[in-house]
Formats: sequence, C-alpha cells, structure tokens
Amino acid sequence: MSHPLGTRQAQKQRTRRALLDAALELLEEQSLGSLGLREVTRAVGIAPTAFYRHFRSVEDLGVALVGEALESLHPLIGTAVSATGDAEERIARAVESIAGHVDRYPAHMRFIVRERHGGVRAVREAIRDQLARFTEEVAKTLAEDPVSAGWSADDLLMLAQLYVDQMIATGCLFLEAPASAGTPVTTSEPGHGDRARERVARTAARRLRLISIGRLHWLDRPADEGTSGRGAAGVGTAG
Amino acid sequence: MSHPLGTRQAQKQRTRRALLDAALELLEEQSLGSLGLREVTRAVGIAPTAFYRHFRSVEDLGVALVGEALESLHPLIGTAVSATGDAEERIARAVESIAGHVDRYPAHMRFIVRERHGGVRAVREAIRDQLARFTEEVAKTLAEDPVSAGWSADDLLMLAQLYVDQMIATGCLFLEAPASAGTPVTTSEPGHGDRARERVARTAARRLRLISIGRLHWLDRPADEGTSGRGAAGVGTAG
DNA sequence: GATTCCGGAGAACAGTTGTTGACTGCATGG
DNA sequence: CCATGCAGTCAACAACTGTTCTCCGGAATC
Repeated sequence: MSHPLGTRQAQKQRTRRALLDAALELLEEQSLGSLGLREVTRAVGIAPTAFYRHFRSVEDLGVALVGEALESLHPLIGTAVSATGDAEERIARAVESIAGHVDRYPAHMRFIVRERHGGVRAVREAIRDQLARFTEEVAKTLAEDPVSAGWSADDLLMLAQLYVDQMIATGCLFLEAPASAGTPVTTSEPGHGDRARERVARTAARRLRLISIGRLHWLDRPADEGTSGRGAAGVGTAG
Repeated sequence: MSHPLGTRQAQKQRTRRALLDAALELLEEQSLGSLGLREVTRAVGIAPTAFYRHFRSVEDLGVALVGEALESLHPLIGTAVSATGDAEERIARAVESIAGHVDRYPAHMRFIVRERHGGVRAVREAIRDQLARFTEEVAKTLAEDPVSAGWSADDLLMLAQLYVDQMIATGCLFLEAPASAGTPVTTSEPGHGDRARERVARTAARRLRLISIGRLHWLDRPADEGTSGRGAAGVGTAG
C-alpha cells in the first residue's frame, strides 16, 4: 500500500520486478513473440504507457529475463559438475541439483527452454551467448577433474556442451513431469507427480552414466589413424 | 492459370499446400503462437475467410505441419542408425544424413526445433507424441545392432532418446551455421558457411563418438551393487 | 519552502486481429 | 442439362494491439 521503506528508486525497481514476474508467469502458457505489452501491464495493474518507463519493448524485457534466468543457473555448476565423490555419487548429485533448481525457478527454466529456439531473435542470441559463457565455465570446472587429464581444449568444450545440453533437457523433463503438488509434507502418498519425477530422475541418471562411461574411455586408443586426433572406437559391428 | 490436370480436389490440395508452405516460410522468423491467420492467407493471396476451408485454426495448421515434418524425418533412421560399417563410418554417415536433411527441409527442421517447446500446447504435444514414435523406431533399429546385445529394453530406449536428442541438436546447429549460399558448385572457395558447417560436423561427430564409446562399455560391470541393474562405473576420481 | 525530476495515468490514434453471414462462380454427379 | 456442393470472395463486426502526447502528484534536490 504505502511506501514504508526505501527511496523512490526502490519503488521503481519494485514495479520493474512486478513486470518481470508477471511476464514470466504469462510466458508459462505462451511464447514471448505473442506476449503483448498491454497484457503484461494489465497483469501488474498499471497503465500500458508506464511500461516504457522500464523497458523499450517486450523484446527488451525478454533480454532482461534471459539475464536473470541464466544467472540463477550459474551456482549449479558447483554442485552438479564438481569433482568430488565417485561417479555414481556425482551423477546423483547432478540430477538432484537440476531437480532442485526446477523446483525453485520453474518459470525461469521454462523460459529458457522455450525461448532458446523461439521466435524472437534478440532473445535467442542473448540465450546463446549467456549459455556459451556458462558452458565455458563448465569446461573450466571439468578441466580440474583428474578424469580430464590429457584432454584437448576442444574435446573439453565438446563435453561441456554435451553436459549443458543434457542439463537443459533434464530440466525440461522435470518441468513436463506432473507437478508433485504444492504440498511437500502433508501427505506421504507417492502421488502421480512423484512417480513421474523419479522416472525422470532415473532416466536422466542413466544418460549421465553413459556419458560418464564414454568419458572414461575417451582416450583409450590414443593414436590410431593419422588424422587429427581421437582414435576410432571401431569394434566389430559389421552387419 | 488453368486447371489442366486433376479434379477439383487437386486444386483444393494445392492451396492447402500453399497455406502450409507460406506458414512454414513465415515461421522462420517467428513462432506459431504469434502467427496470424490473415498473415498466412495474405502471403498465399487468398481471402482470410478461405482459410477456414482448410483448417479450423492456426493451431490446427500447426498440427498438420508437425505431421509432415516428422514424417520427412523418418527415412533418416535407415541411413543414420543402421548397423553397417565400423563405428567411425557410421558416425560420419549419421552426421552427413542430418546435414543433408537440413539442406533439404530447413523449414521443417526449424519448425520442429522451435515449436517442440513452443507456446502452443497442441503442437507441443503432437511433436512429443510423434517424436516418441520416432524414438521407439530408433530403439527397434538399435536393438538389431550386435553392440546392443544384453541391453535391457529400458536402456535401449534411453539410448534412443539420447540419439534423437542429439540428432535434433545437431540439426539445429546446422541450421544456425551460416548458409553455404545457394551456389553449390559455381565457386570452389570455402566461404564462411562451409567452414562453419564443417566445424559443426566435426563437433557433432565427436559427440556421437563419445556416446558410441559409452555404449561399448555400458555392460562392462554387469552386476556390482544389488539394486536394479546397471553397474556403477565408479572409478577413482575422488578430489 | 520552492523547484525540478520522473513514474505513472488518461485519452486518443491508426492498424491489426479472428470470426460471422450472405453471396458467387464453377466443377461435379445425377 | 440441370441441380447440388463447395472453394473462395466481400463486407462488416467488436476487440485488441503498440505508440504518442499531455498531464498529474509526490519524491528528491537545492
């Protein structure tokens, strides 16, 4: 109601947040390209013209959303790609991290997944760039892992991209899994959602496991044929 | 101009195609949710009301597009996942198949990638279902591969999903790579596009290689811990 | 205490959208 | 050869869009 604390800029940032949040919520059932400026202001409860005080266009708002959505993703690197524990522990921890993140910021996750290949060029490119930064950081973390000894920078980046793609795909699966309802502890029955969630978790874990195995044997045949590098993993599969 | 061949239904299907094609082209720079009915008819050159003779809504048109886009994808299974040749040959063939498909049907590919997580529920679900069918067929093909001997059905499906995701991701990368211009043979210089294309091809091949390696060693530790199945591939990586 | 700054409101604008009903011309089937 | 079916047209509708300009009131500054 009133403005108990803070200056005027505080109020400005508050309605800015309201705009961002309203947009984020509206974007759960549509894409940014079809999101109207008036639609957002209506949801916030301000005049359409007030929108321009905060963003130049919906596209602009979208880019801002990319920023905070990807930023919220960053801390995941520490828990999901860290080099502590055995392989199975690490996989479990990674999957749990992703699940937790989707629980905390579902709208952010959905936004990224939807707009990554969406119809708004500026937002697409913003996501691509931010994701590239993120991937590079993952690559850096992977480099510190003893398993990565002897890997070329290119191969490490490839692996990081694979992991990041996997992370997003897994997050998307968690999003699509029927929500485990808002009641975390009230009922102890499994519920439809929890079953689906666990199925997703197990599949995701298996995927990571396969990648992890491939990683372990990546350098098994150091130099076979002349070319540039990786040895062909050819084995008798001739039909 | 005239109607030399065919009945009246031929003409109907022709404008239906025109609608689909126009939509497909318009969708290269926007998403289905923001695609207007009038926009499509305007591009085709017919009255807006004529649209209803073919589709009930733009959503409906989208679902139709899903059908033909995914159908065009099916023949890829034979060339990209077949069990002939050594691993390296197969990987190269898979990447080439995908590149070729993107060259032939770029709009289809873009449509799938964009709308797979897009803002139109009906289309999203149509893609998910069709993609599930596709994946199951891939799994069936993989099952015939000697490498898959001893694999559980669940694991095979997981691998198929991984391959399908990889296929789409690779296709998307080829789409984003600057086009190699419409002139295939006129100039023999590499050009910006061709360099980018080859970079994409090499990265995609490496990804497939890693997955292939993981596949080969998937059953290395048949039964380690009690649980349900796959042995933990844990190896000394403790930080 | 007076003045400037600025987030927001209001009205109005020209365009656009999806959808309707009644109509027309032409290929088709009796 | 006539009657029906049906793709496509036209006009009109209410609703909505993004954007501009003008104005207001309260905080911030001097």
